[in-house]
Amino acid sequence: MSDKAPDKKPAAPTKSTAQLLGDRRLKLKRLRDELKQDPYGQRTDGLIRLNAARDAFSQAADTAHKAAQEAAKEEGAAPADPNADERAVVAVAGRVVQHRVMGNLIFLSVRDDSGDLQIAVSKKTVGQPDFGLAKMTDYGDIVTAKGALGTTKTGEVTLWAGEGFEVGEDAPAYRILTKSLALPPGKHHGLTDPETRYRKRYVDLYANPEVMQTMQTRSRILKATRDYLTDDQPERGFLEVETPMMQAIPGGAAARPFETHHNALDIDLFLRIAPELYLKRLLVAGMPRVFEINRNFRNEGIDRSHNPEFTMLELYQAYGDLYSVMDLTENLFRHLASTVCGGTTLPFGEVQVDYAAFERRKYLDLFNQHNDFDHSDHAALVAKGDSLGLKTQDVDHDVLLNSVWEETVEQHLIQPTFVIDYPASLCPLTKRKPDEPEIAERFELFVCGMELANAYTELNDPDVQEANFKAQDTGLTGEDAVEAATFRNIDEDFLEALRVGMPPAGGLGIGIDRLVMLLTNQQSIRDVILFPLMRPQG
RNA sequence: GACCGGGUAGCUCAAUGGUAGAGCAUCGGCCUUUUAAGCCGCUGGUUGUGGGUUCGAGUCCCACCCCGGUCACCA
Repeated sequence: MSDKAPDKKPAAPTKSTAQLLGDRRLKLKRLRDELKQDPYGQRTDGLIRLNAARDAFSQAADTAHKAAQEAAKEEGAAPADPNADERAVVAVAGRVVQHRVMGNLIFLSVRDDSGDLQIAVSKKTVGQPDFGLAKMTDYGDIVTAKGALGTTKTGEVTLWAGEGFEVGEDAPAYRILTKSLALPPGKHHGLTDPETRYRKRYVDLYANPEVMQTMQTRSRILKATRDYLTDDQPERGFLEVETPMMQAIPGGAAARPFETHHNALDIDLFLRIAPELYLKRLLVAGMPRVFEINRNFRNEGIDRSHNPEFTMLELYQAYGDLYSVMDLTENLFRHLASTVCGGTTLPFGEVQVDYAAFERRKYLDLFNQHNDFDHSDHAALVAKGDSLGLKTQDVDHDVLLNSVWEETVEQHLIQPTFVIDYPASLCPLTKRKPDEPEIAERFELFVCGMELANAYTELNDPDVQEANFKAQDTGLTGEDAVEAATFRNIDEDFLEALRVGMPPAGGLGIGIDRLVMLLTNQQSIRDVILFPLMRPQG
């Protein structure tokens, strides 16, 4: 007995969805059974990108072709000589994003990662089998077509399938290469819901070409950065390395790590919060200039400038210092803006960011500029902290100073600004200025109120480093200490490496995702990450 | 984690507490220069989930889920 009662409607998906999907399944079956076509086709050689096809279009050849067609029609004499057709013949492939059937002439717009191209399929030209394929094509299918590049009445560059070459078994005018069995977003409004866009990025990327462009720019930024750092200029020549992402002792930053476990060794491991301590080991080892571009993982909140996994460039330059990597940073930013994005002035939201010249401002000067009291006035500082709703009880002066600084100064740092001369107490792992021991050799780069880079003259005295580790480890109170104890351990092997001897060096970290946000004018970090972290759907 | 906003057809969106709608898409028909093609016709729903109030809930109340924004967290 069948359990199918005739009056029983299927559960989810809804009937309409099932019908729409059924239509596509039916076409899949027709392709196989009636048309003997593989709906998940084969390797196809000789394809060019759609923008290359557009570039291959010749207005002169199109004009001459149209004139010849007219002449042949009017004279009634000899038909146009096919050998006189100078139009370029190309083969392309792409996803169908428009499909307009005009009876015996079909227009399709296809899209690839380079852009869109219109394809015209005429029944008279390609004959019944291929025309039938074009007619049954659905929005979302991946198709290939070969033909001459011409125009339509309205002047749009169009590939006329089957024209300009001998159509045959091995040279079809039109094929469906991949049948899409999913329901596509609307061709007019496209896909706009942010949740669906992030979850179904494979649809977002073709439905919203500007997303594809952003991701392509991201790739170019990364390549240009690697090329820049590794080229043979005397001030560069860095070696790209990869250091462990799974670490027994997560270090190099203060952040809560993700925890995991290795079964065979039966040990707990942590996803790294920074590569710093390993890159410094490489300075000890004798690699004088190293960098790594890869993921860090921090078990923190998510907002427009934070994703739990993010890409960081960390770089170490032996025999350099804070100012060597500051120059490098400025030159790199300017290089990326001009070579990848076409200019040193780029928009970000409402503002134009000028990468031609970076400001260098002292931390305490900025504080005084944006507050109506001197940074040393503790009573005024506490009052200000209270008015901002900050924690002011049992807080060290400099810690409170930094909290107020972040609330009052950061938002004003729109144009690229290196902040220098941080109070040393805020940077326990940084070398101090030789002549001003209360000032740390550190800079942070701010652009559009965002922290883009952080750099130090690296501490290479193993005894000072060890003392600072221990001071930091016990300097916390209450809940912070309990929490910190779960992940802050002293990395003895790193201290041993420093005892072997690390050359004096400048170190730099650049948040690549935020850099890409700036250079591509995206306001959310999720819009520069292909697959941002999303909570699984229940 | 807190607060605010949102979740309705495949897509984009409507709907005083009173019969859940439109456009596009799909399907059928006509159409050889369209551009969101056009015209005619058919079709499409567990209104995020679960409770509650009510004669009656997409709408009001409660809880939960997911997304966005703001904040918190974030040497």
